[in-house]
Amino acid sequence: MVRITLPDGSVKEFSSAPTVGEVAASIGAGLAKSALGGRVGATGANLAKDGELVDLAHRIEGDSSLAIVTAKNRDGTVSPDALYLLRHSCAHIMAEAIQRLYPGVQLVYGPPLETNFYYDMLFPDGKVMSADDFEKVEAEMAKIVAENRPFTRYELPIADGIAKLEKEGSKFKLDNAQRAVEAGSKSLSWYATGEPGKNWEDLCRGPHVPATGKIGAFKVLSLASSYWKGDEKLDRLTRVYGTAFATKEELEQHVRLQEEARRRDHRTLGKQLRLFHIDEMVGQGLILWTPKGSIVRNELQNFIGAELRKQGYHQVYTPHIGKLDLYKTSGHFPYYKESQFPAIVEGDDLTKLCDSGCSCGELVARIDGVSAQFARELNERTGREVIAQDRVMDADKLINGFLLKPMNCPHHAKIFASEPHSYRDLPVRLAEFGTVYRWEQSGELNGMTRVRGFTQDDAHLFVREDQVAEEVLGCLSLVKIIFSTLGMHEYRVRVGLRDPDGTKYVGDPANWDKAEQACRDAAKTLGVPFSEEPGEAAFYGPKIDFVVKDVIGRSWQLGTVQVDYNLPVRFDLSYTGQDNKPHRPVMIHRAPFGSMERFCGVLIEHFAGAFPCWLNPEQVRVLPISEKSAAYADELVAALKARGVRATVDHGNDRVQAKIKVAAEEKIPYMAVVGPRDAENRVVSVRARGVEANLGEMPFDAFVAGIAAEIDARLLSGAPGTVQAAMTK
RNA sequence: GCCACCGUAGCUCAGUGGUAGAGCACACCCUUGGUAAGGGUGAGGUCGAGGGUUCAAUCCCCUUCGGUGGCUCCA
Repeated sequence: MVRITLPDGSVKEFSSAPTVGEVAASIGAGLAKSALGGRVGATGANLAKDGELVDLAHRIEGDSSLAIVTAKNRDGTVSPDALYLLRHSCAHIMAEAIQRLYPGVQLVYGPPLETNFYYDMLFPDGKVMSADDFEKVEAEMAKIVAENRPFTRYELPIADGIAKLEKEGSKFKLDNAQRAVEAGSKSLSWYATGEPGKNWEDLCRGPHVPATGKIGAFKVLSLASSYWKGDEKLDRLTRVYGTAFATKEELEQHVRLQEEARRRDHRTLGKQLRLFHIDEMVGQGLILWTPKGSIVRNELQNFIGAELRKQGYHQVYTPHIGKLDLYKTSGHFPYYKESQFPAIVEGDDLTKLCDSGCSCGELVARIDGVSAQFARELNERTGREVIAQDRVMDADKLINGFLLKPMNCPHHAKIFASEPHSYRDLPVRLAEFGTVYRWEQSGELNGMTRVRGFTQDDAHLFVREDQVAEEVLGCLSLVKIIFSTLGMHEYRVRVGLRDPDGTKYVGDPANWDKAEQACRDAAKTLGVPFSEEPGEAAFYGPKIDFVVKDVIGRSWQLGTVQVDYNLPVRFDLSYTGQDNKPHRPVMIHRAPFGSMERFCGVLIEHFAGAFPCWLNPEQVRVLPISEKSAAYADELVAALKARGVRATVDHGNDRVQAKIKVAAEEKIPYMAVVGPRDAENRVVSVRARGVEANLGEMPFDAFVAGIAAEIDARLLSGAPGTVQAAMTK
């Protein structure tokens, strides 16, 4: 007797172990037809969620819970499990189609993803696939779907399975199998698309939909390249992306959403709205902020600057370069050389060296090198060999130079060190919109979100051990103010902690415990879910990161708060304690936006270019009906400007309809249409962005005051208190 | 950095082995029009750059720069 518990709590009894499909059939013919798979779990388990996703043909050997997976859940929502099954199965179908069209193609790995799937494959020498072939592949796939062949699972003992794969000669599949064995698999499973031994098959853990005909809609999307196991020394593979849905409508909607996402892409909007420019001649990854983009950035800086003053920060400025010794002390040079612009070395030094026949290798060594005294002092101070002996050389051989700063902390540390501090003075909070330069790989550059020169809204807090928790909390509250003012709620928080058995960390373990707890506690105050990630801490301290997704689903780290026990030692920072003895401060690095560039890029997508009034480059556009109302329009703009509102008037020769269209395209939050009637009654006719209708008339002075108030309060568009809200009540 | 694809007017994009086109934007003229495009005229391009093949290259080939999508990488 096998007892199956269904999601509604009812129990079905079977005399012998039923398959998922048989259970479905026992419930109803309709369900049997639409069933794609099931989730099984032990009796009492939280059904559906915790169970294991299995084939329809899976036999349930003992008492168990079972949720039948169909394309749509009972509440009409699309089932992620169903999409997983569909996409995994479709990956097989695509692989079969491609192997038919391109004999000799070797398969590697083909998993389903959140919105699509891919299959990595190795094309034989000289053969390639191009986007032009997608139609051909789709046609071949359509045939396989039309044949409605069943996905048939069979298993082999490990030894037999490995022997089979060895005979077939695919090192990729053999490797997959070996890894499955290492991970604890007791046998190896194959899925034939049809009949084993007769039809196409693939080594696969499953599960799959019952038959190819269940794939309602699919599309081959794109090609990319990848490396086997992500290692560029191994085989270069072709990755073919596709997606599948239960119905054509869902696929079409997905395609529409993708198009919408592309329209929201900050690179597209940035060009359309003239927010920033990247110029070939200036360089890759170097952002030119246009007048409009600069307004957005400047407003953000003013906003955060005001918050910083409230929290007791001091504004500082530091130069864009520093001597190599500074970064040799901080440890950034030469260890992070790969991601730094090359050192700036004086021309005379280089000429002399070249004349003396100095090799490139030697040149590099002399730039990287330090004096014996430098090495001894730093190694003693840190208690570790942070400077290896092979970097030590005679002082007269060293070449000094400068580095474009990759971070601001060394400069700030030197400001702190420039005067003595009492324990009473701490915390010292130094803030700077500091521009840093990093040599990112060219393939990694992306609009404003990954660049080579960027400005961090950086600050370094020099605090006593007992102040770490409170200051971390203060940093987080700043982040919270920023995110809530901007209506950004879709972010993830990562708390990076020590690896439990790691030895690479500097600082006292007891202090680490306290700092980690401080980070956890602070993260809790944000009221959003956060993940603790052991091993993700920097070697110098725990950290809290904020991660958001862009419109095409890529994750970007924005703000960060990091506790640092390392730099204070390296720079020998100290303060005088109550005991009149020197004590080591702790540094907290924090950048709530992360970088102005990345943050603005993400913000453009967050608002789809429709910034709230306070941030928008242009806040009000006045549209005179005709030249007859030009003077009244000018008067309105002058009144708005007097209140600090960014307003312009469209004196163009167009009809008001055309002016509205242009202003709407520029995503200006408010339009004030003025004609003879308005002038006579001292009113303006108001339109708000995103609202089709004319909102009606508002007295001249009330409009000016209302807009100014909305801006001062930094309200989100349409929020209570805005002019728009007042007029749509 | 690696692989694939792409690069034509300010923007979005057509097109061709015989040195180029549209729409929008821009300028000028007509129009003075009450809520998402009035009409006309005109200006604007070494077809990313360099080299090669060819009688002839924007088009074919090579190199290079830049972009996009992935991979790898982000102290």
